[in-house]
Amino acid sequence: MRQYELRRNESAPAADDERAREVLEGLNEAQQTAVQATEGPVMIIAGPGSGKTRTLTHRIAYLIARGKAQPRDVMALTFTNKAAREMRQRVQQIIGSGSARGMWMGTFHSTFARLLRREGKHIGYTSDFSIYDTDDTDRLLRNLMKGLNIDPKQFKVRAMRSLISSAKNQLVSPDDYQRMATGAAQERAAQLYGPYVQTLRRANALDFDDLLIKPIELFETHPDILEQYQRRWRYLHIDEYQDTNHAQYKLAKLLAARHKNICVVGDDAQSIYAFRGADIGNILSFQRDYPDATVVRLEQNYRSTKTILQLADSIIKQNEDQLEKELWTENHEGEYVVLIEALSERDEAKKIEQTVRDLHVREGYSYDDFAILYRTNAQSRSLEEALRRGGIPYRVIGGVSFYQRKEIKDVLAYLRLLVNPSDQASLRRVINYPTRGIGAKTQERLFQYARREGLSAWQAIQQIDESGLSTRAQNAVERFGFLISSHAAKAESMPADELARALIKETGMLDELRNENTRESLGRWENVQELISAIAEFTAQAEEATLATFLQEVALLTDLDEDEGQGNRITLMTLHASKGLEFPVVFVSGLEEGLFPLSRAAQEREQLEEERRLFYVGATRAEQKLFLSYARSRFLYGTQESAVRSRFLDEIDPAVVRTKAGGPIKRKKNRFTLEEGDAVDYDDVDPHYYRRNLRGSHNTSAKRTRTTTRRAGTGSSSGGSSSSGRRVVYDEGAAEIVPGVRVEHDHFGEGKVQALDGEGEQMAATVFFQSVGQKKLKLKYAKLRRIG
DNA sequence: AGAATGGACTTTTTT
DNA sequence: AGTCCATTCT
Repeated sequence: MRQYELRRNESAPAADDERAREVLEGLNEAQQTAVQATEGPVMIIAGPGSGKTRTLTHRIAYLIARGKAQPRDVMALTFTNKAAREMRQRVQQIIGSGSARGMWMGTFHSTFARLLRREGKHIGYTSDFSIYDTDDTDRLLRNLMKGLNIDPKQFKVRAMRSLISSAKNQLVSPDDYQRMATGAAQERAAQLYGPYVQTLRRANALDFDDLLIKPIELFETHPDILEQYQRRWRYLHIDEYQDTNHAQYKLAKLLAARHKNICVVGDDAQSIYAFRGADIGNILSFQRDYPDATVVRLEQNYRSTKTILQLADSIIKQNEDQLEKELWTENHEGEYVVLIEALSERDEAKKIEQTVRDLHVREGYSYDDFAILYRTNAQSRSLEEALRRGGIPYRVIGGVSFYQRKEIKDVLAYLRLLVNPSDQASLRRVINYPTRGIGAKTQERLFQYARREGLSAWQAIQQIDESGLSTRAQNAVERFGFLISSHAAKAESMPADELARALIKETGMLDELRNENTRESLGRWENVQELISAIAEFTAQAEEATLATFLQEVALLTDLDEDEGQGNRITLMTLHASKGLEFPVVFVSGLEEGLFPLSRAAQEREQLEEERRLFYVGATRAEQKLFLSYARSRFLYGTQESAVRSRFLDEIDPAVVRTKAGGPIKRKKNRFTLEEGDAVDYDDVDPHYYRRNLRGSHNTSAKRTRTTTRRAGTGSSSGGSSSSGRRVVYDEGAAEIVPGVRVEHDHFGEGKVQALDGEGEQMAATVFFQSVGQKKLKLKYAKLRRIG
């Protein structure tokens, strides 16, 4: 491909019509329209697999080829680093490597972090600011809650965080929020919001929301800076526009206000992030904001078979809220979508594993052609077990990513403290790790002293001799202060990776990990080494190769962005993580009521519709084969729950689905009547049934005495009753668990019930197992089956 | 200060 | 069932 060179200072680069024609080649009519609409606002409504990234890429290439823009005039915002990376690569492929230089292409968060590195000083941030992830903010909030006497049992930290986060995204200030907060939870959040913001500010730290909000603040208070960027980015592109939240919407609007060359791409049917503030209204109201917008629909699908598309269409048709779209494809009819029915989640995993193996062996699919999708991360476990047993290589996306691991976060905290000594969260994290004699008491006194004197924690450490702490504590704190400051002093003269290595070495962390000498600790030791090489690599090739930049970028990485893990493996991930990806063979697992859709989401229409869109997203990841699966019972949240198959299975078009055996799937006329084989939860049946059988045993206090007394092996028939007035029945036909009976447990095998105590949910059995001896097990959790 | 034990609680999805 | 937290024990 010909190199397309541009001179930087040329204000009107030469047009290259031949090149522009090339860029349009191979695009369909709708895509060409979108690419050629170079002036004014453009909205591309794109179905799944319609080549929207391709269209966006070609549009950028076209702008440059036609001389409308230089690379540096172009900005493209995506939602994942991966998407940005791919787009950059493709642009380079088309217009020549190197010519994408100067183009701002990245996620919202990383892009505006970069902007704040440059301009943050105008609103009081140095470029060394720390970025706090949810882990950091949760710790911070927990501390604040302790100070304000908010009971973390009553008000969950994550709930507080998410309330504050949505207030921030809506651009509601702490004062305003205080005024508009209603209900106990919101009032607590309002109490926390102000101190939370102050703490971050004092720490020269930003959370994820700040990365979007602070630029807005900057632009609103400094119109000259806004104008500078408005002039610079004459062409603004936003991918996945349906997932923008209010702050992102506002940023886009501010930046596009001058030139109005804003091009957004989205699919309302794939909006699945409302829970984190994404506002589907942003795409629905684009035309109201920009009445002269060119609207293009990309309705041809290049990814999936006709059958898969038909199924997807039957899913999404159930939703009320949607823009009209008619998807079609020239692809083959393809095979039926297959429904896999399983008895338990283990069985489901096994059947999926067998299917994978079968397709691999018999039809020659390679392992990386497969993806298994699920609603919650917890579901990966049974799948992993089955795959491991079957010897199938896999990778899990969305578990604990490299940069989330404790040892890595510890090292990162040290480094953050080096570049940003005000970073209190990091200081708290490492001040006594590894232990160096600065215990909880000393820390408390230190922070108290700081507060009393109006010092930052770091300043307090510098002036520790006036703190009134014991000499021993003072010495320990002083040593810590010296450790940090002596390395900080070397930051200028030493390459970042060497600095990191030296610091880590001196902390003794590595020795501690090595001395522990377990498999895990050695693994952690290796992780730390790997982190150091990552720093070295970064400093060697990044544009802004400072340690601070490294730390900021690392905070915004997700493990979806990590290396594609060389090797041929199948991929396991949540439905959310699968967005934007495609695979020849896809499994959507766990299609059960309460799980998918989640029970909490099934209550409200809007949430249910989001779950349905999630199903739509999952189904449309598949190119050739799609499998849907559910289990009749599932071990979830600690208990074995019986499950009813998802309503989604009753909504889909049965004409394109077959069971594993090849038969048609049966739709239920009425999902609330039980059919043969449906598992029954006894609590859902006639509540009076048990009561009737319990006549005559209403003396509650007497019963309590009986049930709490150990009565090994008496075998009394009243042993299974509890003071709630209900007999507890745990399994169909297996009758009650009473002292004296023999039982079987999944892990411990056979045993004999010695005694029962507790009541209701708390009821526990003392069981003597042949294998492990005596155990006390809560009946609610341990699934005991009566045998013999 | 750190280990050990016992109890409560848990599970949406994520930049 | 596992994890995290708090309290108690050494």
